[in-house]
Amino acid sequence: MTAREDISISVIKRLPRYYRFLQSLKENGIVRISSKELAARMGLTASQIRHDFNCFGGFGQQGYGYNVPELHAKIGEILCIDKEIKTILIGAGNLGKAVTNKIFSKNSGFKLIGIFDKNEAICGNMIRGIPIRNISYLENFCIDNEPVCAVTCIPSNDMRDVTDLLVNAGIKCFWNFSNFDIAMAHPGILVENVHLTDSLLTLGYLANSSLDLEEDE
Amino acid sequence: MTAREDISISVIKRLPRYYRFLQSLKENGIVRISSKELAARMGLTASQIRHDFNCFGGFGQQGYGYNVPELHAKIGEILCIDKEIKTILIGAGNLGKAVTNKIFSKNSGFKLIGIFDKNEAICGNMIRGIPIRNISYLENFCIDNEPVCAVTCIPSNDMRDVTDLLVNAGIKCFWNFSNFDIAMAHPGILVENVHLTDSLLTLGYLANSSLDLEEDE
DNA sequence: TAGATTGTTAATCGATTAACAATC
DNA sequence: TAGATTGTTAATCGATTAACAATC
Repeated sequence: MTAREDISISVIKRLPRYYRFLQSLKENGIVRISSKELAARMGLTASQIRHDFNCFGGFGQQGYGYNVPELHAKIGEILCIDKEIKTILIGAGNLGKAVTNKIFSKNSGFKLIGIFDKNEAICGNMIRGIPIRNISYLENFCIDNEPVCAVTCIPSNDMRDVTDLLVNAGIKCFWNFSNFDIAMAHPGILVENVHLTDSLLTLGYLANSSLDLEEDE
Repeated sequence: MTAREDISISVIKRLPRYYRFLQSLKENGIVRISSKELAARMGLTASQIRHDFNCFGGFGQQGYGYNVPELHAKIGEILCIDKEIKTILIGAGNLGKAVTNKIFSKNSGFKLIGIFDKNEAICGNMIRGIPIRNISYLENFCIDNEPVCAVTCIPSNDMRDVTDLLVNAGIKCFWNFSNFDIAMAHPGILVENVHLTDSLLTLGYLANSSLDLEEDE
């Protein structure tokens, strides 16, 4: 496996989508695809697709194209979907529960081993076989079970204390659904943010722009 | 208001984060900030901040910097946070419920007017004062109420029929949580995607890369 | 072999950063 | 006025696209 750090983040962010598309092609029994054909289906350029795939080595065959099941498997391998990174969830509200399903889905690359919430009323409840524990057990749980990744679905106000504790307890990466800026507070820690509010505001801006435009015409 | 279509999407995607930061500065009673100071707090360059703000006009004052409450208000205005785009939610599972809270939050720019689900067992239940309706009422509801935006929190398999119906019924934009490619199926319709699975897979890739690296050292 | 399509380098495009004159 | 900081243009950097030789 060659050095990965020189692959640009924009390429990496496209990998999951390639993976999904190839999966659906595979499920439809399509065995062979050219970059041109795939580009048309995905709304990309053939050039970009070839460029992207080549970051990881020559998966194709001149004059033929790409073998779908093979390429699908390779990208899955690159994404490490078979790994089971030990993961804990902080916050078992609606969002936490929704996110649990994503972590549990086959080949996510992660394995949920613990769920925590500060609301005593729901502690003891089971989500997919895992009990919700009171947040006060979080530190000891980490010492005993050494989770690597934390998924944070709690209000931003609670985030500073929780992330301090988690980083101290050895957590290496976060899937962060709060607006608290973990990367700023803990340089060197890997963070993937999902900012739902930002996404909605962006849509609002674009919607109002395009609706204004329509009226003008 | 000048033409908006020439502002790059990367600038637009940064606006909500600016808005959030300025809000917290404002709440902390900070009245004045320079691009340099804001850059340090946000992990950006001062140059980029000035460049970004200038897309929308001169908000600052030479020798002084930016007035926080004023800038906050301007960006809110640009984002149209006071608009109430009529919005419906399709799919009232955990994700749908979580997302409802985001739409309801003050100044989201959207107003939720209807919730639909195909699961008859939960129809009639209220979420924040709005009843869950059976999906079979969707078409008539759209005719009567003319929603502009749809939030889709349903499985990809159900998406084709639902989006066909919605686009037909006059929906202009989507906040899409499924993996169905609305933009590909309905060219010209505005779509903001939130691909949770893709986000998790990206984190998995990056986590495995950086963990490998650590072992090597 | 001829046709098709990749792998890969070079050209283009766009976004970020640097620099500095304008000015508060 | 002098110091500070913006607004704005030019330079740099990186990502996307185009082109084509290699080759199946």
